[in-house]
Amino acid sequence: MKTKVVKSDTHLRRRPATAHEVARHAGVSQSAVSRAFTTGASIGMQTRAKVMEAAKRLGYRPNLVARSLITRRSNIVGIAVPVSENPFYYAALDALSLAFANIGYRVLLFTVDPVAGSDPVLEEVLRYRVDGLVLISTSLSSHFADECMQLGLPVIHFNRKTDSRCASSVTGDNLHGARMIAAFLHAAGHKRFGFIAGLDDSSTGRDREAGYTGYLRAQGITSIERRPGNYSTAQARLAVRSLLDSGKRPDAMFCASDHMAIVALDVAQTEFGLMPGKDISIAGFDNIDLAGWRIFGLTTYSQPIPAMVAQTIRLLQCHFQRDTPATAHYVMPGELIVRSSARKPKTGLIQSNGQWVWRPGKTSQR
Amino acid sequence: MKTKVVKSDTHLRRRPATAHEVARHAGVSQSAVSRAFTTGASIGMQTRAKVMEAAKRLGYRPNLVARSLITRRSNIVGIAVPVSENPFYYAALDALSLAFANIGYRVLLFTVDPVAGSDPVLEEVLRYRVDGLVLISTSLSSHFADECMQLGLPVIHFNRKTDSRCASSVTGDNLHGARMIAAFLHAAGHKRFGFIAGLDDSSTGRDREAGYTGYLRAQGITSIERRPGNYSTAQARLAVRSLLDSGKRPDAMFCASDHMAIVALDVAQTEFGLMPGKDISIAGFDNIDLAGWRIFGLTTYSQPIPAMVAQTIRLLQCHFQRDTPATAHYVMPGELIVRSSARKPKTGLIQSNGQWVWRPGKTSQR
DNA sequence: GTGAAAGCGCTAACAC
DNA sequence: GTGTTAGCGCTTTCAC
Repeated sequence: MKTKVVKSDTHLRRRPATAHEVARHAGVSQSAVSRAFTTGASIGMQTRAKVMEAAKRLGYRPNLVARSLITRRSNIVGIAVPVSENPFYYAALDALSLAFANIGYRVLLFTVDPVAGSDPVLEEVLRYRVDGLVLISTSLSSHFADECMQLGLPVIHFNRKTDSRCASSVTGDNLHGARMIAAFLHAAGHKRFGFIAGLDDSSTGRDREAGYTGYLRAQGITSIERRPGNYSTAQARLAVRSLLDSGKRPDAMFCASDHMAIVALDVAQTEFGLMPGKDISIAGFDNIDLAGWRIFGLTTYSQPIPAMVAQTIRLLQCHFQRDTPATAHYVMPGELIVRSSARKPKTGLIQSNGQWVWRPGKTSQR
Repeated sequence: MKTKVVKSDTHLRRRPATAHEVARHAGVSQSAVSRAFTTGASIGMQTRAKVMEAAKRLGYRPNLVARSLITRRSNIVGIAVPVSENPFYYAALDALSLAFANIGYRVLLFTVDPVAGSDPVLEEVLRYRVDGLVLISTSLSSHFADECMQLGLPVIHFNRKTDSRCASSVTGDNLHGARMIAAFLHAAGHKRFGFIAGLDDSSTGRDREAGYTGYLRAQGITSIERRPGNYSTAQARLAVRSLLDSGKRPDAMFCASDHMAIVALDVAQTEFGLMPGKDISIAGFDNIDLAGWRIFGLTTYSQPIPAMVAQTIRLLQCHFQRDTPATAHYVMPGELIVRSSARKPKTGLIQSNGQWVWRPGKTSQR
């Protein structure tokens, strides 16, 4: 390891300038300084100018810590994201973070163990008096949910439902999406079905499983080879191998997330020499970016991240403005995106926004 | 969109309990409460017990905003991450965030436009009085760097060097790594070389290009087909297409990041029917998780994220403890990881930690 | 070991 | 419009 250390010039470390100092230099009162930096405060043009001039000279920056102590609003929201290789979480985090920046909020990030849930870290986060909490795919004990509600702190589950009436949720349509996937594979003529499960204690994983198996059961198909993938690369890999190695190798496989589905694609192709869409059908859920790459061409049910984010923001803003802590549960519809990884049914395929989607009601337009 | 709104029970919203309230309930002074929650403070067993009991009853949580106002330390570091689809940034963010959690720091996340740099958002972040700044692959104007140094605020560039003597940096060995890639491809007998560039104003991108072209030039190879990929999926895709479509299609191609390299793999295979490692050699830089998947099997030079993160943490802690704002520049060595996407030289391949790596000095052990 | 008092940097009444 | 005053919830001398 090459290193180069530079002894820094011993600039006299100035503490950040305070409003008081600015006031002195500008020859005004300290509250004038405060007003100059508050949009919509009543202050004269010239006073403001004097303040701004002095502020610039001193490199003054209002201390938001002090401000939030008195206003009781930090303009910070906490976002929990599970430690995981699943790109969906990062896409969500990115979109949320950008959206929050747009409405003037900062993000306090905390990574949580996906099986432990967010409780352990939450204790710490609450001490920072965040204005809201978004939990991406992580659970929260009802104890904490209650406490947050009592504190008037809005908490929103993103991509996970919650039984608690104290927290809101915004999710994709897991139940319907998984049913659609099942219907799609069934309509394509498949007979032997497999399933790579997510985490058992995640509502998302359970709903996707319930939708899939529920539909198939209604068609008289009850034996579904199931393996636990736990949303992890390594475990999904093992699960897929086990499925493909088993005596009753399925000819259609639904993975509870795109991330696990592309693992399946990798394993099926490179380890078993199977050609997806021909020798075997593989479908996922989420429609992450990678799913659209030609090398994967994953058929999947989409989660509309932009709409989900917009809804999340709306919910929080609503809470911030008036103070009514109403909780709501949103289920955002997606679309079955048809690509090459799964055999296609004869009917129902239509083109929409430059993509092939499946709408079983419609007639085929291929 | 299905919606379900639940009118919440109008629990009387209690403001969070304060130390004062706890003190009253416990029959002690407010400073006793403070001491009870300060590790290492001198306080009697029974006083502490009384405080803790009252605190639990009231659901008291020390207000860290108020604390940091007086201690002038927020225990929060700001982390800048570029808006990009590059998985490397997220891997870095994840590792950093976890490491900071371990030493008791929270992360204030801010997403920045990769070409604009972090300046625009920084102004805002500084108002939160973070204790340190880690900038992942983003630039910072020397103006801000100066200001941060003067404020005694340590800033560390992660995966980017900086000319400023006011900020530290931790990077992989871009120059050497890129030279290794060039040497590897050259040793494998390639004659026509291509390059997919990153961002022109990133030191990382420049070093990787300089290392690659520098080595080849020393071998008498001066004409290298270059296309700008800008670390973006879409642009890399166009760049790769243009390269493969051109009259002088290279038989070896180095992409300035793994992310662009797997785009290249996708395009080469699915659009041009080329088999990587046979019809064409493709190499990347970073060694992201996906690079190791068999479907990609990307030959690449690794960036040791754990070591880089450890170094970053060490640098910051050093700054936090004693107050010497020395800046340092660390270049962490990686390894040329040999997989299937590029033709292999006859010699120099050895196995290490379950992977094939290339060390041109050693004799082959294949 | 414990309490009283001062004050971190700011906002928000309140007078003028 | 502008200055004065009183805190926000906490840590930290300083006496005892």
